Amino acid sequence: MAADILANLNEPQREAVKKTEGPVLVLAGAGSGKTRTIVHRIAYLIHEKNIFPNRIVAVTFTNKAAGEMRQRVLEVAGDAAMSCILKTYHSLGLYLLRELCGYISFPRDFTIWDDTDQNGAINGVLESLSRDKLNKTHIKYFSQKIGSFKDNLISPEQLPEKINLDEIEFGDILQEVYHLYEQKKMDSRAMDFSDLLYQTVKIMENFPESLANFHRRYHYFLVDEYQDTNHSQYTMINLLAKGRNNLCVVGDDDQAIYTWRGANINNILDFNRDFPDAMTVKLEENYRSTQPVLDLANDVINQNKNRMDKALWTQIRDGQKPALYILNSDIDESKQIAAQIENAISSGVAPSEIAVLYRVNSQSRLIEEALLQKKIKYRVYGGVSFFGRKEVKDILAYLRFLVNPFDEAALLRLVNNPPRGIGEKSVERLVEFRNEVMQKERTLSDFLRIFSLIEDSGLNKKAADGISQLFTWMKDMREKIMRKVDFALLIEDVLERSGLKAAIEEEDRLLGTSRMENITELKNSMIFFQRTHPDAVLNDYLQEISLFSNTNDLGEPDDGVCLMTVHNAKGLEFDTVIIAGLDDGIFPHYLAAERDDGEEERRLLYVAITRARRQLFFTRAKRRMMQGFVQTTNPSVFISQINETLWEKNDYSLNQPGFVGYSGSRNNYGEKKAPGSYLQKQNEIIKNKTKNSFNNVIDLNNVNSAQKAGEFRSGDRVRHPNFGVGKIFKIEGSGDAAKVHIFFGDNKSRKFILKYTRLEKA
DNA sequence: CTTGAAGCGATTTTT
DNA sequence: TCGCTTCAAG
Repeated sequence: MAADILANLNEPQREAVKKTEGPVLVLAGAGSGKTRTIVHRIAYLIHEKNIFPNRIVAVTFTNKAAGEMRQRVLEVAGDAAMSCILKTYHSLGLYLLRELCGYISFPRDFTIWDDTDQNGAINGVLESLSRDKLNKTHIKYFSQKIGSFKDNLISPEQLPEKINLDEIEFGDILQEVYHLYEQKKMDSRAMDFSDLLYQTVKIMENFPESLANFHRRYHYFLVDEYQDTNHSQYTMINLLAKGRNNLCVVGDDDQAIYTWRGANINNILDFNRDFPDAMTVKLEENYRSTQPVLDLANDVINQNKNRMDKALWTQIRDGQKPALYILNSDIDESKQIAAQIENAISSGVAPSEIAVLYRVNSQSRLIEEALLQKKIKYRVYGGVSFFGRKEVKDILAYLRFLVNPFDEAALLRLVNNPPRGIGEKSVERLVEFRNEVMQKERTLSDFLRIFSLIEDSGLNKKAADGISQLFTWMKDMREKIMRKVDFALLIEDVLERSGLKAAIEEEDRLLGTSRMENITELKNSMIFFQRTHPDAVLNDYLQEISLFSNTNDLGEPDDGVCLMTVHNAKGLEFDTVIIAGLDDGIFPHYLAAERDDGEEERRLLYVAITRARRQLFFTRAKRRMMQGFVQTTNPSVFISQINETLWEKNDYSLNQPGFVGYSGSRNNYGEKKAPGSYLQKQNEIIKNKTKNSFNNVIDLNNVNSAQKAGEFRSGDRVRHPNFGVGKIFKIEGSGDAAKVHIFFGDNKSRKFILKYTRLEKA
């Protein structure tokens, strides 16, 4: 067995596999067999070193990568590998956290809040501070900040010492909002996404015996995509692995594409500092792509200054030259893509070996249409996910509430959905009443009495009736689900009694939607789950799917063309890859310019290119629908930066001088300037960049860099000729084009273009 | 107070 | 296109 395991590896790969004890850093270029190395290392540990599979923990970044790895581990190591712990960071966090809950007397069957739930809760907090009706931007602002604090393991109490609050927007209330949000979440018996790492780390730190326990249990750790770990992920893995120091991390600094989410590339650059006795292995031979594909990839990535030196090479010398197709419109572009796919398929490429990669999810729509027209099977990954659909979330809110009646987010979602006469005011009162009860009734059974106390709540008759009716059957049903229950019957029952069924059917009939089909799909997914997990209770299902909130994947086979964002494609490979939308503003994306020095978008392109084994195509559209308008686009800067000899350019826009496709009411061709040119933004930013030093402060995605526009900066109090005195909340862009968001006394924020606004300091 | 209709505006990347 | 906010009517 051992011979087999080592046989198909090259020298550095074999080294990385055989050095099972102590820390190992594998710097692996794209396509250099990094997953292969991890998989074989696991097999080697099991079969050669006789390690119990359940002592081995392997961590990946995405669900898709985890699934793929599990499959390959089973292929190489056999069924013995079944009991390996093979998870994403978040599912590992959840797995450990359920156990750790005992240390803080928190129920282990907590609810997991997604971003929407989190935003709702933060909104509630802001209202309770009577800063009511802050708009969406503000809620997003607070939730981003809180998320980034947690990603950096900063508790509400630590906030003032770690962050200079004077320099941040709303610094005066940030700590309070953070604290109240945490309170509300705990009261709801819920954890948010960040908690799956944050709480796990905090509890392991505060209760060393819990960590020692894990150290006894888990002996070998493998981490994929190490370049994309953020501080909390990094800390979690390091705490766990410090027990025996058997940590093998694999990554590629050229593929770091998550710094926007707090990933810290220094985690991989400083591995040798954290683990001084680490062995470093470099994998530089690429087994995936042909020379022409690799040449183009190298040409792109070599333009980045800030990178470790690497030289990828391949033995697959021959290959097709990559090609760029320039089209007149995004509609033509999608047709061209469909045609390329048709070609590839007829030349023998399997549809599942073809991928269309794009920068933003919204690009998928037209491509889908073109593929539908040609009757090409496809599958979209990510985007508006199945579990993100309104009707699915609606019904899930009921299920969540049945499991955990403390869950405020679920309550708010379901209470007047479908409409039952409980409007905004009644909800407000209900929540107040609920919080009062919660002060007194700490246990669940006491708390459930809220259902029968509604009459005393001061609600109007209609609302009180609605609520007591609702709660009567829910209380009933809750008793049912405490016992073992058939998921299919349960969801049927909830649909019926909630009135959701009637409401959804009515909507389908009137608007021609097919929401009911999605409900049926949800039901199928629950049935499938119960069949595969016979002992599972409802909350096991709910927790599981909350980590899959970004999938459309409900277990169907992967047999169509893959459509996904470049981010989603990381770690995957395909025979034929088409990269769509090489237009300025799309790729690189105009909103990335504010944060990115230009290199992350380029790394993103590099990741996209290196997904391809044999065929690589790019497309660009001279006009495309953006933000509701058809707009003229400039070529992506990447096009001019790529050496001409490395690809073929086919300008099909010249053959068809007319603008095909757009007709009817939307006719302002080219009238509107493209919303964002990446280049333009970059230049402005470079010009206006103020020098900040971050010596003693953690850089939380630049929380501390107060933005300036002319003489104004965010945080300033200003007087507007029409609206009076307000505070600058946010500044977008700079120079004359800068847009200033000002927050006025009437609790509304308004946006102005600085150039056209007569502002003075107040 | 609640609801439904009409108008509006805004759209990165993900666990 | 779609989801959200705003507005007027019941």
